[in-house]
Amino acid sequence: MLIETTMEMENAASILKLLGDQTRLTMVKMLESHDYCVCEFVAVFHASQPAISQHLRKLKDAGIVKETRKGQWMIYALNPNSPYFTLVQHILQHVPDQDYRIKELEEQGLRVSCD
Amino acid sequence: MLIETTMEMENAASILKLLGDQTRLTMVKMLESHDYCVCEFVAVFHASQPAISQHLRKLKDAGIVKETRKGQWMIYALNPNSPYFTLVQHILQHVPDQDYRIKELEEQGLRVSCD
DNA sequence: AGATTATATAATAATTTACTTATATATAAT
DNA sequence: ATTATATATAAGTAAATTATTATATAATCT
Repeated sequence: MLIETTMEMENAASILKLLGDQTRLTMVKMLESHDYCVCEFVAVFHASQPAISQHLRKLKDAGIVKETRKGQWMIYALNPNSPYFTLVQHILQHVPDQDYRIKELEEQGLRVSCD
Repeated sequence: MLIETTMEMENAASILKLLGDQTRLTMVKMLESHDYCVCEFVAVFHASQPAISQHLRKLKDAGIVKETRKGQWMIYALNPNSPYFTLVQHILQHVPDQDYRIKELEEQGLRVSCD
């Protein structure tokens, strides 16, 4: 309900709000290392598939991630062409590494062969 | 309702969520230049005093800002001792300068003499 | 073609958020 | 002391958010 702020400020705030969610922030941090399909996120977060899909949709709508179909799978990746890419990168510097999650998946044999 | 994230991740996400609000993000950007009292924020944002107070409370609870009483006024400042200070600084680099707001206040004679 | 797998979307419910209005507290001024 | 000013807090409400369940779509496999 706020009027007295610039357009750019609005955009910056909306990016921060998007990343101000544990699930989405973790996803984006994971995508810093490499790409993932939806079902891998579902396995990592023990979350429902629609919940994951909806988070990815928001990230995609904001242009932070991009999607590519690969057979049955949708592969998500960071979008380096986003005007907020460097902001995202700076933020991720302060976020704990999530590579252990993938190792867990692989050890449990839950890593799908979508790549 | 998410389990599978680290504690640090939770903290990082909550800081981003806090800054993911136009009013609070603008406040914090303003505080990068210098300190302000509550009534100046009220004048800048054309918002109600309780609304401003509540935003400042959240920033204070998160340790991002600190307050000092100066007579009748409460002066708010960035807290350089916050463990998230450098994160906040990095984020603010991507946020448009807000110094024009103060100039507006001064020109309109609305700048209170709380400092 | 029919069944299976991966994903998206729609509708809905629960929770959270950010206001509002009303009131309390604390300092300053008369 | 009383009044005024600055700020905080409490209670209530409307809007936004995030999950769930059910269903649709799209590619693959038999």
